[in-house]
Amino acid sequence: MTKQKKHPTLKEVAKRAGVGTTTVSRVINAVEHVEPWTKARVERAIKELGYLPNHAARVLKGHKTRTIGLVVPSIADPFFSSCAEVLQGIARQHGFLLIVLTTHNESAMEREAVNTLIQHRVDGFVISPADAESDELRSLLTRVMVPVVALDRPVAGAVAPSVVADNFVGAEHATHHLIAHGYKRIACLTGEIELYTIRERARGYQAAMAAAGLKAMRNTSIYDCTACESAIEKMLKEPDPVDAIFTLKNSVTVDAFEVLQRMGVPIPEKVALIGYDDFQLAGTVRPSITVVQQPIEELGKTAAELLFRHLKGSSAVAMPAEAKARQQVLLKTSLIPRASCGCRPDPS
Amino acid sequence: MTKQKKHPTLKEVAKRAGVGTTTVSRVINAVEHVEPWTKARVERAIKELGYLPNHAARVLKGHKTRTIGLVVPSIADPFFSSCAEVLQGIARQHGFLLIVLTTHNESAMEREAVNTLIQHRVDGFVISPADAESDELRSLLTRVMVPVVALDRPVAGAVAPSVVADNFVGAEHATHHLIAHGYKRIACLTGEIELYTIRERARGYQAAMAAAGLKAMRNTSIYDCTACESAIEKMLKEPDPVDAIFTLKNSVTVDAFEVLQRMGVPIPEKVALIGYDDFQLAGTVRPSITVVQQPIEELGKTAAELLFRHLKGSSAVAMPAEAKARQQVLLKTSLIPRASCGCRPDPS
DNA sequence: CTGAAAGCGCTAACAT
DNA sequence: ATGTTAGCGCTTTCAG
Repeated sequence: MTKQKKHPTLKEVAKRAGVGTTTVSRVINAVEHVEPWTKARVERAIKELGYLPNHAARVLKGHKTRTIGLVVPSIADPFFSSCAEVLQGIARQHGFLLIVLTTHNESAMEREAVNTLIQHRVDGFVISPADAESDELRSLLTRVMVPVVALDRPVAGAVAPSVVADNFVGAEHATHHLIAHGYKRIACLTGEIELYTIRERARGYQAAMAAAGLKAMRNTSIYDCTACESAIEKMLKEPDPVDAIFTLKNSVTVDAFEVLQRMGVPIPEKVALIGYDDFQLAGTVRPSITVVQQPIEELGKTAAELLFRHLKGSSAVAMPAEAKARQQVLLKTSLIPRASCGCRPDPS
Repeated sequence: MTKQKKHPTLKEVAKRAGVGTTTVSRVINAVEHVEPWTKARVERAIKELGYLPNHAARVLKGHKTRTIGLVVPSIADPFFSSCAEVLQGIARQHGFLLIVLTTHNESAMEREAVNTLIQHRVDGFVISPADAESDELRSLLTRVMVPVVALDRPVAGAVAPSVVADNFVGAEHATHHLIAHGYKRIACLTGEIELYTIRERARGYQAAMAAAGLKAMRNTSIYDCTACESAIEKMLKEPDPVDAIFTLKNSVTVDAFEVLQRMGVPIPEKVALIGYDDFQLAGTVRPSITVVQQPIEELGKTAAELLFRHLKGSSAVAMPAEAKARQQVLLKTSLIPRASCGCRPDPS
């Protein structure tokens, strides 16, 4: 904790070095030529005063803020924190700063976050929209005047390019995998069906079931462990009980696994399990859990690169604006086969 | 992605509303009284133009940036991302923004990060120092002129208040727990011994062993799973083999667990295990793993609150600067007893 | 209750 | 090669 003195200014540096302000400016920006001797004196003055240029003044002069924003539901979520890490790293490589704002999937907070970023005149930002269909967000984003990239969830109406994983195909593939194993009574468990990603996964599940002529059994109200437990108990008591479960999000996968263990239901002999999203120890628990893995790092990296491509290309554009906005990157997921789907037993 | 038009300015709003700039300023800052009618016209103009005040200009006028920084090794690490989430939330409550910078525990990046924050004139920041003893950091921090709070790791020399968990006592307690169970050949496995937290934990382990008259067996070179495996294999082959393992960091705990499983070593019958840091599924794997749990959220919350207390109290200080700087908050950890230490079998 | 005007720290013409 | 000066958009005396 430290005292409150004022920061030294460029003018003070100039006075101390016995030169004009322009000269100092030239030295710190290393752009035009300055007499070596003058330069040395300026640099000494800078060091002595501990001078660091005032960012706000530069911005006010019409410069870029060299700052980007990240608007995500939560930064504690491993998915988004990994993306944030990647984004921060790439931003730093470009000499940019990262401002992080969380929305908890509430549009009010999201709107506030975007407005805040605009006030701060960020040069661009990455956003995981709470609601892909929101008209409000769409109009906000068209008004925003800086490059925006949607991450993990697209924005309807091609307002911004997006980088998302192929949730539909990922879920379809997983479901099909279960079907190929011979399971017929495959239930799908999830919460947060209002989210784009979950909806896509649910659609993928249903498409695969329909294609196989099987009856889809979807429960989208698994908010917590209790809900998960009662849902599973009920499904096992039915005359024609479930023989496989496909969970659409991490927490539900873990809950389902624990419930099954606690009930003494053998996996995959009695009930098989596949989860969406890989997680630490998914391969360590017994049985190990088969999952759909998302290319998390790649999502973040692609979004960051897309953003910076637009940031850099802003002056000399190669691509027409229309094409830019329509840019949709769809990244493949992969199924990690482990023991819980019946692919293979765990080595004991 | 969107076009590059200029942002409307306060002056433009004033012209459109047919008033002076001062009036507009008063309306947006809602500070002095403005004729309701005038106010209405200004507000309409603001809405029509989509005006948002330029943050840089405000800062230049000598205002606070209402921005704080967070400097941590990594934001992908669950520990730090949880802290970041908490900090971001509290910052938002105060109307502050959060800038996140990562250091990967490299002092060069750390120095760069702090300088960047100063340039941006953040009002204060939270930092997890790469090296608690670094003179460079200490002098940087004394020069910094804004409140700083150290998180998870202190800064030597009382340069800034710190909020850290009691790693020493946490580890001592865990070790003692193992000793109380009757284990005698207790090994301690870890990597990153250069970090303050790890060193403290190692010290705690050694203190407990010494107090019990047992021989400390410390291996601090577990960088990866392979190193872990060979270390464990070696320790089991000895004439007087290890009967318990205390791992000082998350990744090593998981590695050790997997190695033990793979080798078919029964836990805790042949070798007991306690890990430092709780993690998802630690209670779900079989056997469930006993761990030392850190009050992560509380660490973040306390650091944030400490920072904002100083931020708010900067004008009318109640506490002498000396007392502030010396402020060291030490948070208790707790041992979560599960099956791997031999406390109790898992329910099957 | 409202407006005119002076800067905040910096950069970029424009001079020299 | 270097200095002078005019603002960038905003807040804030100080008058009216």
